[in-house]
This record gives sequence, C-alpha cells and structure tokens, in this order.
Amino acid sequence: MTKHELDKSRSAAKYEARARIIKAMAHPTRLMLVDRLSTGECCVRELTDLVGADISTVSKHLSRLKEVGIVEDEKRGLQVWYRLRIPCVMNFFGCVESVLESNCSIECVRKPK
Amino acid sequence: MTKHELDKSRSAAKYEARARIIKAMAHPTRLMLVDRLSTGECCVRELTDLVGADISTVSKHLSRLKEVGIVEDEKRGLQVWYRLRIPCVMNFFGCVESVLESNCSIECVRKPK
DNA sequence: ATTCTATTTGGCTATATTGCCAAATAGTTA
DNA sequence: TAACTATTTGGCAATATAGCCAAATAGAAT
Repeated sequence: MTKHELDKSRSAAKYEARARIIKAMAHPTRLMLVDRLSTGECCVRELTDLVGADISTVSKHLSRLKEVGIVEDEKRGLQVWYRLRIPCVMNFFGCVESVLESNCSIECVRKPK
Repeated sequence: MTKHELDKSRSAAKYEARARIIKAMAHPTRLMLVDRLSTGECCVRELTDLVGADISTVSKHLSRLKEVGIVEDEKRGLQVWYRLRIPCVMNFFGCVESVLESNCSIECVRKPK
C-alpha cells in the first residue's frame, strides 16, 4: 500500500466514522428521542409513550444511539435510564433548521420536480 | 383529529423534515463531497476523481444533497458546478468530532460487546 | 448534422433498515 | 420459588439504499 493509498483509506475511514454517527441521528424517531433527552434523562417507558411506537422499536432506536456514543444508559431497579452523552449533539438542530428555512425561499427545493 | 393529535402530527412532520436533511449527510461519500464543497465550488468530474466511484454514483449522491437543499448546481458549458448552499452545514463536523473524541475515552463504546 | 464530452437517468441486484410480534432476560416483590 | 414488571433480543416481511452498467440528454466542437 503506497503512502497515498494509505492516506486515502485513512480519510475514508474517518468519513465512515463520522457517517456512522450522523446516520444514528438520521431518523425522525431518534431525533425525537435525542430532543427529549436534551432536556434531561428519561426511562424507556416514558420515551416509548412520547414516541408512540412499540417498546421494542424504541429500545432498538436507543441502542443505535448508544452504539455510536450519543447516549448512555444506566439501570436503576427495573428501569433503564437514558441520557445524552454529548449535549452539543443539539447543535445539529440549529444547522438543520437553517437548511429548512433556506429551503422555504427556494421554489425548486420546496417543490422538486 | 383532536388538537393534541394535530400537534403530534405537526411535530412528527418537523422531525421527519429534519431527519430527511440529516439523512442526506449520513453517508461517507456524501460527507466527503460536502467537505470538499466547503472549500469552494467544484464540478462533477473533479468530485468523481476525489471520491473514486463511478460518475453515475457520484451524480446520484449529489442529487440527494441537492434534493434537500444542502447544495445547489449550475451548468456552465458542458460542466455542472456544485456548491454548498448552507455553509453552516460544516458545523455538523465539529459536533460529530466531539462524539468521536468522547468515544475514545469510553471503553464500552470503543469495543462494543 | 455528426461527433465528442460531461452528466444524469433507468434498471438491476445486493445489502441495510424499519417495525412489529413473540420469546428471552434481569431485577422485584409476594 | 413463582409471579410480575421493564427492557432487550431474535426473527421476519416490507421497504429503502447503494453502486454498477448501459442508455439517454445537453451542450460544444468539427
């Protein structure tokens, strides 16, 4: 493997690592979970009520967030409590919001052919 | 539909809109494209060389970014030039980076069972 | 008009994701 | 120990995504 190829694979790996994290946020339910957790920790039951899906579905979404390090969990008695590991994750929203706002002013984006 | 149900569907729609945008970023190749475009506009051929995939693949990734309003394109002669519509999209990276850094210090994330 | 160049689109297969149900697990309480 | 509660896991069907090739388009040059 040449130095150039090595550099290339290294940076490819870096983009993959970043993408894995962003992918974990890339679902409406998981965004909702992160949004809720940004206001404080929460147990699975309460998150399930919020989301309105099967508890097994919510549990899987939470594992996905946990897997990439966005949230962490702690068992207390029968319940498992989840919390955000990286509060700055919420910065995503501000940025995403500006894309949305910007889209409103561009016809071709609002109504893609 | 009650007021509560309406609120719920409205906010669900909001999370879906946000997720659509984040999803468009959630791919290593598309992150690479956005990263490159953050340094200035670029034509498809050059982006294709950078990414090292089939040009049709790169073109499809670019349409996806365009579809959600992250990039815009302009045809000049034979070439199509792409540029970032929302420079702040790059804020994603800083945030993602802190998740990655934080993961390095947590064994259970570095080596998930 | 024909050819050439740059890019997009259609079509296809392989792979990944989602969400539900049912079953398994872990901790609690009787 | 048995019954109960909260959560996770396995399995499966439906749907979405990725990437390649070939064909279509659009503009430029001969």
